[in-house]
Amino acid sequence: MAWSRAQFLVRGLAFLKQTERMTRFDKQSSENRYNPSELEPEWQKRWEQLGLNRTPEPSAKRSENFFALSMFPYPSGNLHMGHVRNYVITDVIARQQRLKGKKVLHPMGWDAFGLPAENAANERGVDPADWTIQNIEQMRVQLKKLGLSIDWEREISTCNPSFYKWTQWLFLQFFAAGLAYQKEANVNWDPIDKTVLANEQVNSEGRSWRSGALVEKRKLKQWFLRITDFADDLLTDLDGLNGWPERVCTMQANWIGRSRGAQFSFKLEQAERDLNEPDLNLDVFTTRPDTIYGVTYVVLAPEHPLVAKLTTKQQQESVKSFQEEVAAKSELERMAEDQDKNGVALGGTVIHPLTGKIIPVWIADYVLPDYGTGAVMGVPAHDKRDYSFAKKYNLAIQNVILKAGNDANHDPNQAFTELGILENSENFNGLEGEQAKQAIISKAEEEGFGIGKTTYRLRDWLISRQRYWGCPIPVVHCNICGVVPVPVEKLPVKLPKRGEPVASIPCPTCGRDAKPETDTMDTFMCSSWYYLRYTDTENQDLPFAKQTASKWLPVDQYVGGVEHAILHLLYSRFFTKALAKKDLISFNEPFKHLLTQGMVQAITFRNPKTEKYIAPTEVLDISNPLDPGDGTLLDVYYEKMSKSKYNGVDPGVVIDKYGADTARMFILFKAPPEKDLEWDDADVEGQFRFLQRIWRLCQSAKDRNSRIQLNLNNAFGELNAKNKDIRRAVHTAIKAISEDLSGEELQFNTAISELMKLCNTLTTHLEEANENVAGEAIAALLILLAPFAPHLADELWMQLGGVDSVHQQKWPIEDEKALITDTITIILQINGKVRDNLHVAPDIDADTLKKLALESDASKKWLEGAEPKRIIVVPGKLINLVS
RNA sequence: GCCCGUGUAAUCCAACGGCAGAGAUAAGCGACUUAAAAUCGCUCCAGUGCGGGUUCGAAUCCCGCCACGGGCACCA
Repeated sequence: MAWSRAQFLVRGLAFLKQTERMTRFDKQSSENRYNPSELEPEWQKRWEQLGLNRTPEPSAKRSENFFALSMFPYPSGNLHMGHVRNYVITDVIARQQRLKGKKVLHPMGWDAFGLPAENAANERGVDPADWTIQNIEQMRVQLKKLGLSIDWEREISTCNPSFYKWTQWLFLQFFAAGLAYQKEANVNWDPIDKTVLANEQVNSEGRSWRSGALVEKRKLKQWFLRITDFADDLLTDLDGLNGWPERVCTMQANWIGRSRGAQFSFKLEQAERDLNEPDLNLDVFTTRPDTIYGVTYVVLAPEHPLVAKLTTKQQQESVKSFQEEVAAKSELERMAEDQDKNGVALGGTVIHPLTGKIIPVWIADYVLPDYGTGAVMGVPAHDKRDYSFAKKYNLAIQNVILKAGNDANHDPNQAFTELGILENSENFNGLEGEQAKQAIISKAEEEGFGIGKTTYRLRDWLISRQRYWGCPIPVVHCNICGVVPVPVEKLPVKLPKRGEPVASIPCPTCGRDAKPETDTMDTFMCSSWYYLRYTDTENQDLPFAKQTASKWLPVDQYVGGVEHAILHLLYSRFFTKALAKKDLISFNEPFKHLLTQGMVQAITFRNPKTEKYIAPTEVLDISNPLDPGDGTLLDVYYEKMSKSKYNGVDPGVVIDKYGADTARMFILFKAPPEKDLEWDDADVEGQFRFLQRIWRLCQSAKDRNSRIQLNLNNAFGELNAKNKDIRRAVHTAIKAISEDLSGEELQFNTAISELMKLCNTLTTHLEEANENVAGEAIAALLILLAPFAPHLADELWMQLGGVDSVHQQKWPIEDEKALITDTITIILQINGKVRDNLHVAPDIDADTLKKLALESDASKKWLEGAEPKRIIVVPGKLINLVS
């Protein structure tokens, strides 16, 4: 779709002219023109006065309450389109649930701690607290312009001591339960943001999710939460999350990364240990216990603690230099795909637990220190990595698995990695696959050299951050007592003013001066439980009361970006499970239904030579986009809105121009919510035009000779065909929209298209409707519209004399009788091809239909006199004659 | 390499296994107008990424590919 520059200008001018005229006109008669900029603020004020968005007392029956939640924003100070999409989706759901009679909790808050605020504040030389509070003020104003039905009395901010007191309280609960602990570990260090990061916050390229910096490994003592205790629950409970998109569940499952297998112990040969020492074991983890007879060597990570013990004198030099070489490599280099595998023999040996053979021990860069046991049994015949390693260093290769169901053995020039039948495995020969694995694990358990074991890729969650602007970790370091938690009654441990020296405080145990912890918590700690606080924001004694929380939670509908598939959504699930275990809550999954909305994208132009983005306003002809500088033909993409790509659209500008209702309608209509959405100014205008059509329709309804009553319960009596048609259109729309909003898939786009259809029908035919039918039709239209375009719907509701606010009405229920037609159309197929339509009574029986079909001209023509062998009748739909 | 998603008109998107089109955008034509805008009406445009299969009937289900997007990945 290509616009010339001229077209852009013409459109822009046309719009200007129109708005000018509109404003002038509206001063005389605001009733006859749709003027959102005038009417929207008025309605927002009125709803506030009426308290329509306040959270009602929850019902004792959980099913009568509805918790609609958007992922709360980080207060950057600027609302962007992604926010708009997120909150509008949740708002439609909240508004519709209210109309359906539910008690709705629809709150908003601020994920206010974190690096960006601190960085931004540092750049500007202001206090992060001031900066953040100012941003919140600004964004609240912007958000309110969207007409969201948010209960602002429950607003929370994670940087407020009244909130973070409870984050600290929860930390202490975790600490008391042994779920929070300190350990020295190799952690991810972000050199740009100068802090450590959790594994989840480093992408697969080894970069920080926020700063984009390549992370470094550093050995540091840090705070962790024992999320791995819940690894299995977190994985298996994914099966019960039917309201979640499958891909999010898959991503979490991948991340948790469960592997079932076995751990085997290889005894160190006596030569490698002091004879006075007890036996030393080298433990390996494998998912293929069935290949144990194929072990021809064992490999350790270079960092493995037994390396020194297993290194012989002759090998000391080369081992040491290899270790240094590996240590010098970045994580990324070491992990790079298809990397040549390098290693060094230690000289030491271990004993195969089953065959008693002497097995050489190596170290190699392809073995990771922190997965499994940091040691691998080398089975080159049946593992690709082991194979290439064995080939490179001339290690023995022992086949122990035969391809099942086939005499021919596998290609000897590569590892055979599938399950198969065991050979060269003593008593286990002939066993197959899983059975063989089990048999060998049993044997190991009997003889005590091994055990069936499951390992996870998931690591404990590193929560300390070496940053100022975060929730203080409520512990002190005492020279005598060590790490001491701050007692609950001393909470909150307040964040000192920026730049203030950290004063020592008395140790809770011994009373001597102690140093408060200066690291702060990962902001994901705050977001892991904020949704609980919304249910009980005034509680002074607890973060939330169990009873109160259980009236609203788990969240009925959660909406947010898919970028949190692993981060926030996994942490929150972990928190929920940990809190449930402590009996602080009565459920073990936080979010029943999850909608991950797609990105808001807009057109971008990039010069393929310079790789620079060109602003769309600089491009003269979009059908032939050229760089105004060097005339190069530009690449055209749709990409996420961003400043650096010059493709951002400011929601404020759109609202000023067209109103919030148009912005809402456009965003909901343009694409299904979970798909990416391409911003298009022309489509925005299209939505504006649609709202104007509704406006005009209602103006003409108002001007009718016979006064209509907005009422869903009008009495109708016997109606003529026209009136029946109108009622059918109305109730078809009610049914379709109700379904679009209630299924597992929320389909706002098709719901809006139903509204358009209804509007079109009523525009043409409302004149012909009697006043009761017209009253029902308009009432239904406005109530159906209310969740989407709340201001316009309420304005028209009022203009037409509706009772109360449109948002206080009942969601309509379709009248099945109104949907019935006098005749229905049956598709007549001959041999699967559509040949005719039959117009018949809706309750026609199959035999009559068959008779009708056989008598039709079409069947005579296409069957050519042949008797059909088969007749398929789909009631109410079609009949297929097969010859 | 493994896993998930998507692929329909110029564009964005619809179609419980049953007439490929609900809705919109763009384009074109017409009506209204002195004219333009707005408005209203009409028209144009795909056989559903490719190849097989199941079925009376496939965009939809199955198998094998391709393209794009995403997740995991030397994870033992």
